[in-house]
Amino acid sequence: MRTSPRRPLILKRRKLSLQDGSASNSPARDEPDGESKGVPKQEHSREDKPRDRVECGAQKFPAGIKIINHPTMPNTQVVIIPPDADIQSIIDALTAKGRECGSNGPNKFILISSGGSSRPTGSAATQQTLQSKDEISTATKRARAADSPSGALARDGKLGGLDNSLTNIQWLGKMSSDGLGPCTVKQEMEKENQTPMQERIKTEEDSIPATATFSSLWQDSMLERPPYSYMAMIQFAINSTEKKRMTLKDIYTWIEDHFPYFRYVAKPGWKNSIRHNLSLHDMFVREMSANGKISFWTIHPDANRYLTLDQVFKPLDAGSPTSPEYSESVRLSLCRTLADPFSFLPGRKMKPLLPRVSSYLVPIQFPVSQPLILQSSLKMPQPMAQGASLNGSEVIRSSKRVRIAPKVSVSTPAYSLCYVLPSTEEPSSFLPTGPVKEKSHCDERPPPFAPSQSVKENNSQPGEALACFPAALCIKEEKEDSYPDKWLPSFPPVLSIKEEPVQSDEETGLLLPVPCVKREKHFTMLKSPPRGVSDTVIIKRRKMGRSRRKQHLVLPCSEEPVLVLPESCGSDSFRLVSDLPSLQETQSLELSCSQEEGGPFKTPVKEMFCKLPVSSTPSKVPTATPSMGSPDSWRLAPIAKESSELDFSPVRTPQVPFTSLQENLDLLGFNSTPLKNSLFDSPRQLLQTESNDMVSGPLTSSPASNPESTKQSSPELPASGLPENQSLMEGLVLDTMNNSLSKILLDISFSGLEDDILGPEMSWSQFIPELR
DNA sequence: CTATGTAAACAAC
DNA sequence: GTTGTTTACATAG
Repeated sequence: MRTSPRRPLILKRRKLSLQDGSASNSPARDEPDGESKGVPKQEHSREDKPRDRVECGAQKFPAGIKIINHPTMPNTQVVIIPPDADIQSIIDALTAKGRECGSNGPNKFILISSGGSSRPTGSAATQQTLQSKDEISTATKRARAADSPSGALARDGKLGGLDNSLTNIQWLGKMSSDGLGPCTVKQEMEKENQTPMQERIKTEEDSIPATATFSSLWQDSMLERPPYSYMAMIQFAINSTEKKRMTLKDIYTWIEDHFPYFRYVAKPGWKNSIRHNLSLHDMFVREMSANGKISFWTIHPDANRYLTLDQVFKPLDAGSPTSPEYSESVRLSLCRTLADPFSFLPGRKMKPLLPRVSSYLVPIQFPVSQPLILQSSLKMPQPMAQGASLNGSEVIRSSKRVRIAPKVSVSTPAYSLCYVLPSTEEPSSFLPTGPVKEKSHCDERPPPFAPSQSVKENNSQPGEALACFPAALCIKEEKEDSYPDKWLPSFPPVLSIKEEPVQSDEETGLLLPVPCVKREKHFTMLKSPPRGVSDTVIIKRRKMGRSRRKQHLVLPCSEEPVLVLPESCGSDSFRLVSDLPSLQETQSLELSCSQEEGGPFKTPVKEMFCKLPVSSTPSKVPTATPSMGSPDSWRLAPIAKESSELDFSPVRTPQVPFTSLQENLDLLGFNSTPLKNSLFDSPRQLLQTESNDMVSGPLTSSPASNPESTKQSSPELPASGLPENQSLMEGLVLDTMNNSLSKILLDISFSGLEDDILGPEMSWSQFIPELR
């Protein structure tokens, strides 16, 4: 798998217990080699013509299900299922079918949901599956063909079976081997950092019957250090609370709970590092409780992207699968997985240092992705496409990969997804076929697309992903200079105040409900005009002198990608935003800030905020004025503002990357960019679909997002409303492996998949009228 | 050089 | 001992 980074999502799942029992199940079956062996892979087998296998067809499938032979893949049938269909039952039926057919029968079934709103089918389906490396690998391989972008997002996120639990998976830690059951590891384990975690983990695993492989993987992955920086984890922790504030102790606890590594493996010194990060980064603001007895750590509103693990993994609300959030979360999960499907595998090593957040987060939004997908189907080479609108080079950049928590993949219990994003950060993780390159590109030019954010490295946030924007947009930040002044030209920079150390003083400054205390030496106030949110905040700033922070101060925003492309089309940018909305949910703000972590933000945040015009977030530089290449520049003012609000969350970004530039463009403005027109149809559909699901929900839901920001997006979304049906976001591929039904592959994605599966020129619609 | 991680010294509770 | 702040140093990119 490794080789194929980009693959769309194909999940292969193993059914543990299908009714049938096919028992065999097994684990054994994994196709170890995946490629080699496995199912006939289609990947590239386009040439092969599908063999007929239809014969097996008759099953007792629920009404509305169509089965057709895959046009290009041998032994593969495409099963078109209605949104509401019960996946489980379908799977069962297929499984049975497969058996019936015997070795001669179709090895794989690709499930495609014809309806936009697919509902989660039963969780059941998901439950059963287990992933094995092999499986994954195989899946990936297949998917791989399709470039990541496409595939990746493809999914609506609605995988029926996914539970929150799945999405919730934090990292690997909680997953139970069975895949479904999340076990809260933490609870079980107590804090002892000292205790050998592995043992414990094992114990748990043991309890679970899951396949050994899986469990081992799981274990390993759990033990590994999460790919998030302390800053990112802190943000996740804080943002996981309603009030967006947390005591130090709770932060420790949260991290331990969510990242077993810290509980069991890490040295005690990690807590010191947490404290260090809290103090170091301006984005973390300490507030005192009303009574002044308890100090809470919060994230400066302007800097807060509202990143949470959940975003990545789980639905914000955890709502029902139907909820937008849910879908998004799912999406994100998928994205992550895609990004680095194998990340969780033991083989992979994390870098000693955590990768920049940016890379990790990367959630992708559907809208974007979808388009991508479509495109892919269209055939545009990603790069190519992009190039059209953008420069090729840029395109590449865009492709930055995001990594998401690798674990995620694992976590997604039921399904394992593979998707590949180009992540720059860790090369290891994928191999991008494509454009993967790095951030460097990004750095310089942020793609205009909103969605993608340029990533600077800085940005890296935990979850964030950085997308690279087309060059135009990107701006770099300046270094510290970036003080508010620069940033916000428009805004008065604020004052910097120094303050006494005393907390009380500090408090006054804070906007937060709670009085924040800052001890810092300097405070700055910002106002964020636009947003209420930002209001004035006092940020603490450290002395510039020595503290690292100061250095960072530069601009929080620099990284944020803003969407924008002023040039190209403002409108587009907006659109993007709109498209992205889903991301917004949580991240909207974040985007603006984008950098929360890394970038300048982080630290800068505090200061930065101030500067920032409020525009939402970030701080960034609103002004389009690039005042110099300020990093912010990319953020267009107008857009930025809004956009920021909208959120550029990393998530979106990622998508962009995946998609070819074209897509991006499309996203930005379908209209505007002709390139895609052809694609549009499908993309739109896709978008719509997603939008429906994702967007609406997320937007609204996301607390963080400013209304304003959201609004923009929202409008469009509606516009997008197309028939959902068409979207095929999901596809499930069931691999019956002849006898063994146990394996199931899910393909979610389309774009990529299409290429892989169907071949470059082909699209499902050709074969499946309904899809059209 | 920057971002990040780590360790440690200190101070205030 | 905990919480915070700072410094210093190391490392990766």
